[in-house]
Order: sequence, then structure tokens, then C-alpha cells
Amino acid sequence: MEQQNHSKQLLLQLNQQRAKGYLCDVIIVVENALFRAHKNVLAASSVYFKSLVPHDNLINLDTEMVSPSIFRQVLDFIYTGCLSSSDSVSDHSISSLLIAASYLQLTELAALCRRKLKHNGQTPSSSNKMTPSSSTSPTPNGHTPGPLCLSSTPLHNHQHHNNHSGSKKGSQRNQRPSQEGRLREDLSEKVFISGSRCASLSPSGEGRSNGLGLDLSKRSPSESTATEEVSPSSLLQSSSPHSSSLSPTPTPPTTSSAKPEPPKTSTDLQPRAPRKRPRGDKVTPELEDGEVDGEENGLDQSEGSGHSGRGGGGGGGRKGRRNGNTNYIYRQPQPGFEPGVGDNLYVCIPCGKGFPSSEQLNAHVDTHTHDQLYLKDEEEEEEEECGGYLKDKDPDTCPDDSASKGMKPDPEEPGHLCTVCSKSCKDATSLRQHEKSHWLNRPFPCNICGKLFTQRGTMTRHMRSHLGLKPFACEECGMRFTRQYRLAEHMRVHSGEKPYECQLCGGKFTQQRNLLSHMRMHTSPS
DNA sequence: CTGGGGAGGGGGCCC
DNA sequence: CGGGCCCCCTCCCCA
Repeated sequence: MEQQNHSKQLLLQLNQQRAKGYLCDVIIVVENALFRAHKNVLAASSVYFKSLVPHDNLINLDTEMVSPSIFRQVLDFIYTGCLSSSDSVSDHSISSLLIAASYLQLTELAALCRRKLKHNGQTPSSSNKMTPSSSTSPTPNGHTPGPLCLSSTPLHNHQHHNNHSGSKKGSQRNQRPSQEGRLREDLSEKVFISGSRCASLSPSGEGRSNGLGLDLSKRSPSESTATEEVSPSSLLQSSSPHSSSLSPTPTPPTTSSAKPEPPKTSTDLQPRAPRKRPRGDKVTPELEDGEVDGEENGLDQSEGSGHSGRGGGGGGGRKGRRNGNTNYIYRQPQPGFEPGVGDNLYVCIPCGKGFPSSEQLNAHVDTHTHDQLYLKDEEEEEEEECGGYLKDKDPDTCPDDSASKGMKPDPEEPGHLCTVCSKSCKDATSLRQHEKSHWLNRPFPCNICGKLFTQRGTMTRHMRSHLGLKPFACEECGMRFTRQYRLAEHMRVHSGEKPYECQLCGGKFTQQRNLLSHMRMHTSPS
């Protein structure tokens, strides 16, 4: 007995989930684009990915080997078995695909491309050298791929999937908890860099050279700025012209050089807090209702609106709306950008336009040139330098912004007073930082959800939540945290220490906030 | 069902 | 830029 079209339907479901970013547990960075996918699918299709995905959740591909548009076709092929893009039939595209397929060790796709080129009278010799193992036509399993499948294929059909969330309930129900948990831990553990390097994340800060634990120290000096601004590091350090980046020179991991460290034992164990379920678990029932939320995998925890204001973003993530910009993640949204509005869940970050499908977003993203992005960067820098003040701030009281620009304050001046609130700061740097808190214009956008921040550090910290980076692990229970402070706070759970005491009733608390909450109970009229 | 406590998580801000 | 602290939101548990 055999279920007709079982594999086809399965693949179709997976592709639909990919289009929504649902259960995607790996991000592939290609030049200026991010692609989300499923590790299992990648591993089943590519020896290259198979060796990487068990340990890495962020894979940076060599842009000389594969471009975003080519990788999009590659990914489509992986998920559909077809090359659907119309330009894929050109010899140039086929050659690029062949290079990418060889690089990624997608033997079936490579063989398919070779046959196509051969059929067109081309010789695919240029790329054969990269993967000798794949230069022979038969695939490892002996399967001979069919002819190129063009856009008429019904499998590749992202546009219509957004409204079908209900149809995938069953298959997702059982996958969600383990995959999310594992991803969060994996992301916490290490992040793949440049295809061959792992940055271990530890509370001690080992291997941590940017705010998110990505080891950026191996950047090739010859790397172009274009790559820099859209590389993972630029995702994390969006506005810094000096931020280091990743050297996109991954080597297909056919040798031991690419062998990543095995996951640490502590993270393999399912960490559970004593007596109580960790928060990470509670998202499961929400998804069981068929909701495709914006925080799956911990990669997409959109806070929803751009400006939350103080307290407005509290608890963000759990109730965050679906972001949906799952395929391409660009930089610097336009003012007023609000991701995931209405049905246009696929949002282009640079211009803020929303699209109902990843395909349409992809097509739109391709219209952005690097020049446009450069211009945005320059404008962004300029704005950060001089344009961020409150509109209601009296220009007379801030004649030259010298303090906010960090321009040599008078050393004889006794204090550095904020021109808005008269707060005294100890130096010009502190003053500048403080004055930013009065800005309405927040110069640091999250490259994933578009949320804006006044401080780069806050944005970087926020990005950690998107990437699921939790470098700080409790040695007692294995629970992991994004902040060391949280871990220290958590450790009181194990130690039983309750340093915060209510002066009214003598009640003791492990956390100050809970004491404050308790005090409100005392002071509330009721 | 409700209120209080415990705790995870996010953002703002200062050092 | 990271650490630390504060405040807030939220959820879960339990009496």
C-alpha cells in the first residue's frame, strides 16, 4: 500500500512552511539577503548543508559562488525539485546555478544543470573543478533527475499560502516544541561563521567580539563594503561603518577543517527550571491553535510596532504579531515602517513595503540596488549625526548640538547639562547618550523587525532575541538567558536567596521587581 | 474565578 | 560596547 503523492504533498507542505518561515530553524545569509529554511530539508538535499546544520543556525554563503537570486532558485529547487524561475533557462543562469550547486554539493541540481548546458551546447567545465565528486552525472542514489521543470509547476506556489495556515496544523503540532527548543539552544551555543568557523558563546565572553556573540575577527580585509553592509554583522551592527564583517569564503566541509565542535552537553539536555516550566515551552499551546506567530524559532520575535515607548514593549515577543519578513531581511526601514501589517506580511525593510507573499517580496527586493542601500546608509549616518532631535525641542536651546555630537565641550564648564531636562552628566559622551533619550527619531533600527532604538546596544541586545542567542547558562538547571543579569537573578531561585524584604509585612522576595509589585499591593487603595 | 507570588523576557537608561 | 539596574508586561502556579 502506498499513499499517492505522499512525498509530493509533504514537500509542498514544507515549502509552504518555508514561505511563512514556519518552523524554519536555520538562516542562510547570501550577500544582502537572508533565507530561512529547515535544517532537515537542507541536510537531505546537500552534503554541504548536512555537515553544517547540526551545529549552526546561521550559515553565510560565499557570494562569489552564489548570489541571492541564484540561491533563491537553489532553495526553490530543494523544496520543489523544480527550477521555477523563468530566467533559469538561460545558459548564464544555468551556469550560475551549476556553480552554486557544485559549491553547495547539491549533486542532483548540478547534474541537472550540466545536462541542461550540454543540451544547449555549453560545456559546464568551469565549475567541475569545485566538486569533483559531483562531476559525474548519476547522483549518489542513482536517481536521474528529470528535465528542467518550469514555472508551470504547481509545487512552487508561495503566493497562495498565506491564508492557508489552518491546513498545516497537524504536521506542525508535533514538531514545534522540540525544534524550537533545540534551535534556541543551538543558537545560544554557537553561530556559524563563514562556513567554516564557529564562534563559541560563553558567559565569559569567549569568542564574542560583537554584541551577539558572532566572531567577526576573521574578516578578510579585502572584502567589499557591499558585502559588509549586508553581512550578518551588518545585521547586528547596522549603522557602523567600521563594523567588521564575515569573510564569505566558506569551504565545502569535505575536510576536517570545517568540523564544528559538538554541542555542549549542558545544552543537549533539555533545561528545565525547578518545578516550573520555562517560558520557552508555553508558546507551544499557542501554536497548537494554528497560529503562525512571529516568534517561532526565536528568530522572528517581532515587537510589532516600531515605537513602543517605555514599557510599551514590555513582554514583547510572546504576544508579538507575526512579522513574516521571512525571506529577505534588509536594512533600515523607512520612517513609519511597520512590519507585517495586514495581509502584507512579507515586508521589505529598506522601503517598508509589504507584500502578501515571499515571491512578491523577493521580486521587489531584487529591484533594490546596492546604490540605493549605500545612499540609505549615508543618509542614516548623517541623520544620526545631526537629525535626531525632538521636533519640539527648542532650537534656541540647542543651537549647535555640540554636546550631542560629542564635540569638545568646554573643559572649564563645571557640568554637562542636558538642554532638554537639565540633567547633569559627567562628560560629553554621557550627555550625548542621555540626550538621545529625548530623541523621537531613533537611529538604530532592527534589521529583522524594523523596530527602532535610541542606543545601538539596545538594538544589539534586541537582535539577540531574534537570533535566539542566549549565551548565559545556568549551571544548575541549564536554563539559558540572554543577559548575565538575568542569570544572576535566576540563580537566586536555586540558592533560595531572597534579598528583597517588604518593610511592611516582612515578606521576602528573590527579585526586586516582585517586591515592588508586592509593595503596590500594599499601597493600592483596594 | 481571582488575587498574589514567582519568574521569563523586553526596552530604557546610565555607568 | 557591555554590564547593570530599573521598569514594565506577561504568563504560570497556587492558595
